Amino acid sequence: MALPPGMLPEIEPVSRESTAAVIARQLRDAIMTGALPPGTQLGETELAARFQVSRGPLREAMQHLVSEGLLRSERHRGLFVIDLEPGDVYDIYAARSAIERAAMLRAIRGGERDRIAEVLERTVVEMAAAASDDDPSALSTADLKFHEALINASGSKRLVRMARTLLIETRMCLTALQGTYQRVEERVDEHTKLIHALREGDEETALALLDAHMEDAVQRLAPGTSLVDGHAPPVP
Amino acid sequence: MALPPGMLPEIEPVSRESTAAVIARQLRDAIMTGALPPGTQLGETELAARFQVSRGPLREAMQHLVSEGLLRSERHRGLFVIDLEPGDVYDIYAARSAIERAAMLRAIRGGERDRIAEVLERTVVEMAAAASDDDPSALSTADLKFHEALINASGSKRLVRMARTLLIETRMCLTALQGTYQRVEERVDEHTKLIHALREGDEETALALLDAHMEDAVQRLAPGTSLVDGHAPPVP
DNA sequence: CCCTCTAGGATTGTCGACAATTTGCGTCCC
DNA sequence: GGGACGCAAATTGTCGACAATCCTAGAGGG
Repeated sequence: MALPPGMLPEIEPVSRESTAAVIARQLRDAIMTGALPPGTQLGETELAARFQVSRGPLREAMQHLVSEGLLRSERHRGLFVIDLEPGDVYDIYAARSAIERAAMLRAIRGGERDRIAEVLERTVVEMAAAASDDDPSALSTADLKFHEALINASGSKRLVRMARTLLIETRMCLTALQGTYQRVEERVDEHTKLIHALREGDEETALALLDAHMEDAVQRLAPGTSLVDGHAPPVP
Repeated sequence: MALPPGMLPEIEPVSRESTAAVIARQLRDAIMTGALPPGTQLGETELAARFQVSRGPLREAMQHLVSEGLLRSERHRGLFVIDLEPGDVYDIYAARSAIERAAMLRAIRGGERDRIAEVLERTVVEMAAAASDDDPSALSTADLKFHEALINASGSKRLVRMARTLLIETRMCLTALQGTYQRVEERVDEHTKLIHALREGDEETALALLDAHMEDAVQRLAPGTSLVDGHAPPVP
């Protein structure tokens, strides 16, 4: 009775995702790419009409995004896309630094360095392709895919969960400040070096590269702040 | 017309919190303390009756808890309290280690070490009181308050957000495995040493103490696993 | 001319009922 | 007696309507 394994890979019910999850994902993408700029007010009624669903599932999706920190809810006022201040850029990268550092350590110590390195290299190929196409948006997407893959490779459910929002916020930063990019070759190269250090199992170098990677980004996106000397902007 | 500042501290609208938030907090506490043991199924209808609200706000609260990772939702089946496996204990402490390491660094480098140390010392006093009362539950609560305070002191919105769930899960671990405690004096002492290193601005010692603190807990709660050598249990 | 109060509109918060789906049990056939 | 089929109960998913609350614009008074 049992089918031979591998014949029908991933046969799943027609609609495995809940409606709220679908809506949440669409809104997430819209926020991430800048289609919904920071500060935008999202009316429940209007969105419900646009998605052709009732306000129930839509509210659920919104609540989800609020708890993720992508939307800010003001009681009886409405829901707004969060706007990132300079302090937030610092905060995002400080948090990312903490998460990815841990992920890198677990990736190195997990004993599957080669497999992980291969997965990461695939995303770097994507980055290079986007770079040669001169497509900044695709480049950023591939960049984040690298970091997402790194965190996934750590095998930690909780690191993955915590990083999801951070990466979306990072994408918002990159979208908002599009134009402060470094040279694309340099950007690709930094990731290549990270992979090399990981493959070699060189913890010290890998962590140092990761810190430098974050520090670079912070100084570019929020000039005047720094992760290493604790020169954080005052909390607004 | 303006009242002198400081006369009416924190005068807030009568109902500042949304109904869903109140419900979510109550459920969180119940899960945290073990009143709702892992694996328990939570029926929406039943809970709605217990809280005397409709299913709308209740569902919102549930969704919130699901996205926090405290509940697991099976479509058309129901909501269940997550149950922690040995691998989760490891995962929780690995994630906490990452978060609290970053928080400690920011606390040290933030330039308010004395003020922060004072706040932390207050929680250690609570711990000592609970210890002398021989109240394990209060001791755990105070213990977590210490770590919560440390993370709050970092001033990072995102570290605070990410840590919230982790600390609740930690409390679940402690509740589930009540009895594997170390000597209470030792437990209090470890925190005191942490404060000392923080006040002195000694990053290296502080981080080493923090790592040891986490490592101790992991080896006690999930024997056979270790944070430092990457000996993680296979993902279930 | 400015401040205050009031009425209107709009939005969110809440509720009860209906529909879709799953699970478990009983029945029927082999 | 064992297995498969079908039905029914229970649960979640979804919907539309009502109520509470808040912002805004306008009129009135000082």
